[in-house]
Amino acid sequence: MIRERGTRGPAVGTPAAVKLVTIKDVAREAGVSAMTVSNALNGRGRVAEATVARIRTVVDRLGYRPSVAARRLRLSRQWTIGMVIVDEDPDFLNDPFTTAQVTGLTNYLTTHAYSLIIRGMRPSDFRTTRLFQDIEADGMVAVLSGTPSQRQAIVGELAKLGLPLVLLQEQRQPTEPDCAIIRQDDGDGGAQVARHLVERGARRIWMMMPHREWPAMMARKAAVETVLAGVAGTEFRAVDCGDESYDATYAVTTRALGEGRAPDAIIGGNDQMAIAAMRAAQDLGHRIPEDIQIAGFNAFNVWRYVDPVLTTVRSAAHAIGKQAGIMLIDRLKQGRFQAGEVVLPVTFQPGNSTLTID
Amino acid sequence: MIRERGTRGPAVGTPAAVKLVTIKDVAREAGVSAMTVSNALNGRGRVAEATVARIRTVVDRLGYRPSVAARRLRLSRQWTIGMVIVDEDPDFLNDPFTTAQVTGLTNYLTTHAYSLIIRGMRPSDFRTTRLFQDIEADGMVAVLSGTPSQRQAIVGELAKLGLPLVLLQEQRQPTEPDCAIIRQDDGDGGAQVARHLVERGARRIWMMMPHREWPAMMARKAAVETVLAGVAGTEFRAVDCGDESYDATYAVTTRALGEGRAPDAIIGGNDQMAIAAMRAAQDLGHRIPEDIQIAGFNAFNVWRYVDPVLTTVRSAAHAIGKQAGIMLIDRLKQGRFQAGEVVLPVTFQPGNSTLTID
DNA sequence: CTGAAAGCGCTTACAG
DNA sequence: CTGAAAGCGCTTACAG
Repeated sequence: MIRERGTRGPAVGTPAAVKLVTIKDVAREAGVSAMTVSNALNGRGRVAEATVARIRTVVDRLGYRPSVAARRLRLSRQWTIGMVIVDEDPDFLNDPFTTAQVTGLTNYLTTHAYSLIIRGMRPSDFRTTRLFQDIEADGMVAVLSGTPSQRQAIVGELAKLGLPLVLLQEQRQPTEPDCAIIRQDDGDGGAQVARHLVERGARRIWMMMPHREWPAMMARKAAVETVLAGVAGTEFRAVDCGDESYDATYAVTTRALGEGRAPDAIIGGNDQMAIAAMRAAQDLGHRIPEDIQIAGFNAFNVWRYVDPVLTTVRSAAHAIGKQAGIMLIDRLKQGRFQAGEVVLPVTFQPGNSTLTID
Repeated sequence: MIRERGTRGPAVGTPAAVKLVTIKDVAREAGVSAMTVSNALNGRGRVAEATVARIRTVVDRLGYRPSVAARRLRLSRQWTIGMVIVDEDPDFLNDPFTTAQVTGLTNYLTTHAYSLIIRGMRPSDFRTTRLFQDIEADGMVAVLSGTPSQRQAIVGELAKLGLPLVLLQEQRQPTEPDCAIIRQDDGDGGAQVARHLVERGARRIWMMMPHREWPAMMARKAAVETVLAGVAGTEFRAVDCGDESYDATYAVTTRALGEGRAPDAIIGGNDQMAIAAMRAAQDLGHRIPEDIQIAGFNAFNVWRYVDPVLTTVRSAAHAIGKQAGIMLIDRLKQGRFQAGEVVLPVTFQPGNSTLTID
């Protein structure tokens, strides 16, 4: 039986309707049964070489493509991973860290015949579980944000799906069963930045922080503080920059610099905050790096556009996404995660916003 | 019958397996048949108020969620849109214009209970049709790139799917049936930039262009040339910047400025090229905007990080993505596209990289 | 090496 | 207002 494929409803007005070729059509043409076609195509069972060849010929001639929908129903496997990105910004892909993670994940999945379905949601939407319940997937990946209780609520909702779950850039080991986390070594990044600045003579160091400190931010700050605690005469100050936007950080930095003695160095919680602080300092007449050294975190495109080029830490965002794909597909095969936590390295990347030593 | 949902294969090692509740379970508990449950839940047919209420109670108690896979097979509708992004960069989301389009599309689709499946591919992959053939969707959206023949080949492969197709940022009316295009008014953007510069006294104008000019680029350039052609004493030069990267553009600009008299203004084919040109000019001692005015296109994050803040044209990328969702879902309902081409407006956004007039 | 039968979970005419 | 039957396209034991 030949019918149309697709959703054109009544074929009215649909010019080039593609015919749906099913496994039965192939079977008939090849003079075998449907299950032999299935076995031949999936390499299961023992099918004679000649039969396989004949079937392949028919498949090509008819342009047969197995119905993913039928297979999904039969096998109750989706070959699909769902990715939930929790972000206050409805333009949730407007963040290079996120997009690098998404690209790393989707590229890996595509190579392994899996699809990715992405869903953005706000932290406050956690009650609307339907936002991801209709993503019929084999496993989930989540990037969280929001208050600790909002994050916890979302993890709880995700866990209810009963699917393997991978959390990105979380710091603590998950308590949920069938859940793993992948993160980059933000602590190491923070430590390298701190040591770099100390070696270049910085003693009074500020760190521009978002009001709401998410795990990666806290790891960076903690590492900086630890390094400074081991060096005599250092002084650390965490500066609350509100919503961590460019404008807020610029304003807070301007105010802070106007209040008293300027620091030797300013660390931005991320590149954007570092750049905002740099521009604020420059606009007040401070020379970078002679008067104030500046460093950031993440090393996305932007860092090179500023003058001087920013000292920063190259993130592992793409690798994090890929690793999520690796672990999820492996988990699906093995029946359980082989590791509860994977930490990926970051790369320190010196620029001209900190002093040179030779 | 109660079974597990999902792909856990042998349930070995799977702690909290979620039970699969089917429409039959709900029917049994509610004391009706499966089709009455179906009718009640989908608001089809005439079901008694009381029956509907009873069914809803059971649905909630059992936590029943209809199987999307079964529904897809039965209805041969996927409630899924596929998006193919053709890009030389494997990190294909590493472009704010693209991500804004993706976000606009996925947000709209989610609101309308559709899922989006994204696939990145290189222009040279057009032969590997399997890259998107397994997407099983109701409609496709594509962002092209590559040589004209590569673009044409990809459109051809996409058309073979027999699905409604929306092309983003293409300039010419599609010849394929069941295909529409959505683009922003790059011509208007180019014209506004050109008029702005001319009003500010610029006569010798360069435009930094990628070696391979894609449709939007050509539209911008053509519009600039048209405006300049109408003003006496103007002089236009398109400068080939190779692969249009920051480094290439910087190098080409440096060389060009060293060869002879500098222009009054430089237009970047996009913001990145504009910024590279600006930095090159500044590094050669030219003052911006006093000696050379600079303008770009797209107005993504980056434009504000540079000093002086870039004059540019705010793009409609998010709106383009959303419009693709609107048109595709409408097409699916109506049986055909209501418009073959939709052009979205752009917004001129003056910065400090061009002169002020008061 | 190959096939008949059953069933994945849903919905659509069609009766009653 | 409600239900029995058929079927979407595939694959899995199980026979032969």
